[in-house]
Amino acid sequence: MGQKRILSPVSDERGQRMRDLEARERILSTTLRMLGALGYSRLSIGGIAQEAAVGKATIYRSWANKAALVLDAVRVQLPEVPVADIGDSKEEIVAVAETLAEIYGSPKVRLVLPALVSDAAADPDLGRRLREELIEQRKKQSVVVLDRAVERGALPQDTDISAVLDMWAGLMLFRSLFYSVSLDKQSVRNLVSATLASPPRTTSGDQPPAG
Amino acid sequence: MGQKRILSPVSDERGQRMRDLEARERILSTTLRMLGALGYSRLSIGGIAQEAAVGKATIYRSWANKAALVLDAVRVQLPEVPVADIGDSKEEIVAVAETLAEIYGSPKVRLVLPALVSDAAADPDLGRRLREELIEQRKKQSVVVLDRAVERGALPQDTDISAVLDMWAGLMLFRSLFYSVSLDKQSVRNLVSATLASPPRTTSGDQPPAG
Amino acid sequence: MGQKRILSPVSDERGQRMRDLEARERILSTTLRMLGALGYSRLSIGGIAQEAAVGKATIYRSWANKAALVLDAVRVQLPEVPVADIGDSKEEIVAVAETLAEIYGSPKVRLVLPALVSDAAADPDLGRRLREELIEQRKKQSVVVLDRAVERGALPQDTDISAVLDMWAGLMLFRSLFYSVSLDKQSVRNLVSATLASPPRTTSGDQPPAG
Amino acid sequence: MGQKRILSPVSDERGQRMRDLEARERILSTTLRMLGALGYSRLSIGGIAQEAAVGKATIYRSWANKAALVLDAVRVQLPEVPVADIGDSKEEIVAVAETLAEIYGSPKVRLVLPALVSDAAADPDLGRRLREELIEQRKKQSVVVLDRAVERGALPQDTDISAVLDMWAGLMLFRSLFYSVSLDKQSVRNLVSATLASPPRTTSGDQPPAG
DNA sequence: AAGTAAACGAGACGGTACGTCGTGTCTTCCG
DNA sequence: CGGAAGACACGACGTACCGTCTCGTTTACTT
Repeated sequence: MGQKRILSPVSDERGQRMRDLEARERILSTTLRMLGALGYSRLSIGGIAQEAAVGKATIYRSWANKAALVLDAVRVQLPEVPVADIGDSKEEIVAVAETLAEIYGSPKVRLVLPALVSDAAADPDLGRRLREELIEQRKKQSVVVLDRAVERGALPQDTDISAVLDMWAGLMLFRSLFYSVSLDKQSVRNLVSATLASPPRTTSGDQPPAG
Repeated sequence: MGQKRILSPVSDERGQRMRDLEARERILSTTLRMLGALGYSRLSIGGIAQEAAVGKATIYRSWANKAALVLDAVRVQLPEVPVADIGDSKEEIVAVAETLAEIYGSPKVRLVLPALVSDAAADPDLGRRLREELIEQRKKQSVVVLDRAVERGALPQDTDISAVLDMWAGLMLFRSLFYSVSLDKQSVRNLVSATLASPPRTTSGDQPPAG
Repeated sequence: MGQKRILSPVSDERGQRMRDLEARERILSTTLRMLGALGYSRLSIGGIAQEAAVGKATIYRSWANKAALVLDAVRVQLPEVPVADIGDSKEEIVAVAETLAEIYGSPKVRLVLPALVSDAAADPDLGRRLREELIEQRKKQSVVVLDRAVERGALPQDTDISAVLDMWAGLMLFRSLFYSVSLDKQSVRNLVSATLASPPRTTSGDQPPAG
Repeated sequence: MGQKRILSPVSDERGQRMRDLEARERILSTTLRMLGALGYSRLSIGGIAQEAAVGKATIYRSWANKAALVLDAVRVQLPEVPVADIGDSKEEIVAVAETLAEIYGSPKVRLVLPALVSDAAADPDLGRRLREELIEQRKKQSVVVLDRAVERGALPQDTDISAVLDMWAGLMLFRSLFYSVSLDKQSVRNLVSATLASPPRTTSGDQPPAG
């Protein structure tokens, strides 16, 4: 049960033996290819096995179910959030938001994420992995940039950074899921500008305009 | 055999005669009950039929598939967005946002929405119904209140109302899906305050604080 | 839509409704055909289902496993033991023995019986059915003829009729299983003659030659 | 489960490898033990390998398949047919028949023989080994005794010795397979007496009582 | 009131996919 | 360097549902 390997190193000193790394790669790439061709629901473990010239047991040996397999296949395809310090917080944040828009607006995520979230309802481990490996990881990187903005005074001390990021991601995901669009660069810039001007804060009470 | 049916036959939304309204009700309520007990994925048409003491064909006669049935079952349970003019736009908007938080944060939506969105990838009609009957309908009501706020000057003329609403809904849904929480009243109030202070706008370029 | 089903529904031996007798017939005949072509071990439920254009569940609905299905398929093919009184016990018995030789020497039985007996080791119900429906039924018919021979004085009163029949069947089966031959008519006649001359008896102690 | 090797592999002083022999013995004895515990069908090569703390390849190196392994394991357990000349043909033959009854009535044979015969249908080599190493070998020994009886005049010159032996073996096997019993000593004696009094013969035509 | 046609419960039907198991071969790694 | 350990491709197993279909049986509308 549970995932057995996360990374695909050449040799795993104490983990499971995976003789044929080639098989693993073939499975993951076949999964991605068929996912694009068939969508998540018509994707089947048996079909992937056949297409990848692999026994079903070989798939089940490494992944507990279709969701875990697809999660692994998609995860490695996502772009990294840029965290480099370029001196200008506004521009750093815009870059972060553009990457988030790219991620949450990508067809792959649109195709896969709802299915995974749905399956996660009956599979707590999948839910945990989704949250930790997909969501939180990107968020942790984004927080680095926003924290720096707070330090620089580009954002108030009591900015609810988590709310800011979830709000942005939420908007992007919402648009992606229900309208099949991703935020264009201008909209991202407007969104960032508006939020920087007056972000949600952690302290209660009415809030004056940021400044 | 005692007399059972009291209600007279009417047409259902597909325009077909539905002799046994009681059966329809039994199907919908059984669906909701089993949905709570089993989750979406373990829910089956056959199981609902058996539990509701109804033939499978009776279900298929009214709904094309599990998703359509569940959509109907859940739709009627959702609260209405309050659009009444109470004189205070801020309070009206907070009431709207609280209702949205209740909807998107409810366990039922959390359980069902990702599955429906997922299924919609292979069923355009389902996607359309999801958007029109679940999303847009609430949004249309919310827009009424926000439009009134613009008229009153509580929001700038070029406020991107759609972005505001999708951003709020996105945040609520995001939190619900990945963290299984719904926004508490204080957070909603903070969110509304921050957004009113500086909402996203449709015009491009840097934006000064709203005022 | 052309009418297809002519036969009325009946109950199968499991007491379940079997709507489509046509399917049942198709399954049984396909089983026999593939049994001849592949042998028992290479026969598979899935293969039969595919070949018979039938769902696997339809087979499992009526038969617990491959053995039960094959038993049913083969059972109905076996010839009846002739029990008619033709006045001459010797000739009646020879006719019985020839039928037994035909049964136990037939390729179908040779192919199937060891497999069924083997499976019966782990399936008591199959063992019971084998004994009752294949073995005992033929034996009961044969006993009629031998009992008549005892009445007529063609066999001694203390003839161990069961031993006689099992000995004959055993010889035929033994030759069939290990040498793939069935007893020819002359050998059957010789066997019967020898046994009639001095059959095994139920009373203990040394036996003088019959006569 | 956690049983590891106790005995260490060593070479004996003559330079012969002990490891192979030890493994071979462990495989055969494990096979017999698990055969009794699980029956033939639930027995698996993988299971035997694990239980015997042996690689599967080590088994396949010596035996082509499960049937061949089991045949070897069982073969060595069977008692020898007594062929010694004790002066009294009747008693010699009874001893032979008792041994045959012991062999064909033993639980081990009952458990294994049908499975082997069944597998032999698709494996001619197995069929040959079954016939030669199990059946014919015992039969050859038995023939020695019966031939001596013919020489002594205890049986007619034209006695169909093969038929006699197959008939006896057939009866014993038949009773074992379908009724799970072995012939008791008295029945064996009765059977031998009856057959000696009038055995099947190779010459055709009606036969007078032997004498 | 009797006749008729639809909708009904029940569930069998042909299928697809599941996740597990056993086969016989092949590879890795340990002693 | 031989062997245990077990990964591998393959394919059968028996189960769960799917969406369609066919049964008889109500039920409600016609005549």
